[in-house]
Amino acid sequence: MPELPEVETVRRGLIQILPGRRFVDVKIRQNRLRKEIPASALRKHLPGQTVKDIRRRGKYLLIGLSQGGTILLHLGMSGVLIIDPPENDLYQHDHLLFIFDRGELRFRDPRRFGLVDWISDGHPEQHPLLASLGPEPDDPEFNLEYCLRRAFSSSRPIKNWLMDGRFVAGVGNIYASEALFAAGIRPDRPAGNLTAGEWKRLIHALRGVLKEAIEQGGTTLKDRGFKDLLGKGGRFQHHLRVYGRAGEPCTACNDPVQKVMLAGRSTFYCPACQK
DNA sequence: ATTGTCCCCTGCCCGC
DNA sequence: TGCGGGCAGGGGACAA
Repeated sequence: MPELPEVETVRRGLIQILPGRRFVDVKIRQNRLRKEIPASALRKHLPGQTVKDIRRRGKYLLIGLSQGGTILLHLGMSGVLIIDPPENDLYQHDHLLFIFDRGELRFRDPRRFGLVDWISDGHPEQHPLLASLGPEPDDPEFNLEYCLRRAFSSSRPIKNWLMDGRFVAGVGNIYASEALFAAGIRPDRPAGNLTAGEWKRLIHALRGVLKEAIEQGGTTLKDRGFKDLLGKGGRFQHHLRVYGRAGEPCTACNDPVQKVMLAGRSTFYCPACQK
């Protein structure tokens, strides 16, 4: 569900609320997510600590603690964080509850593709799940030279390349389609065949799409889709140009938007506008 | 080394 | 109304 803009939306919410709060308890109702929640480590290290900072790396959230250690969170497909929910509002898929001296942060994830981990040392970037992540899309390191080098001679469709976190972090199914539309590049083009000019357009388009999506608070496709900390949906679904719009007229040329499957994922594009 | 397939899990929507 | 199949915004393990 959540890609970079949605996770960033959550991060910006957390940074307004969590710093200074003190953990007093951790309640785990279901510890089998993508990876088992390290219950004993969280119970051992969290109580008494306060939240120092909240960072994002790709689709991962990192909650840094005052006396060392970091909570690593990934929302998977269906995960949401909820701040200070009403006490009588506990749901079946509320798996993890961080209890603070005032209030509570809750992790809800029906599909359990999410992940919670504990990083004890001061180098969270070396965590196995983060170490192989590519640069952030807005990192200067993610530039023309980098893309040409990492995609050299690759026959993978460019959309699959964009969604591979080892090349660039945080791009998922929605924003890959949207960025390729904005760049005018067909999603099934082999990544190794893009020209320098096309890469420049793509890098620029990706950054632009992500920036606008963050400004709009992310994408909420359905009522049950992404929600921020306070349970509010995003607004970028009203700005989507191709995603989910199969058969509808292209906003640029009126030709019908096409849907194809790439690597098992729905992919949307305009055959007239994207070459 | 790169690339595709399968799988984890629940819920919803569609067609029969 | 019930049921099976397919699909859902992620990503890791594995095999070819």
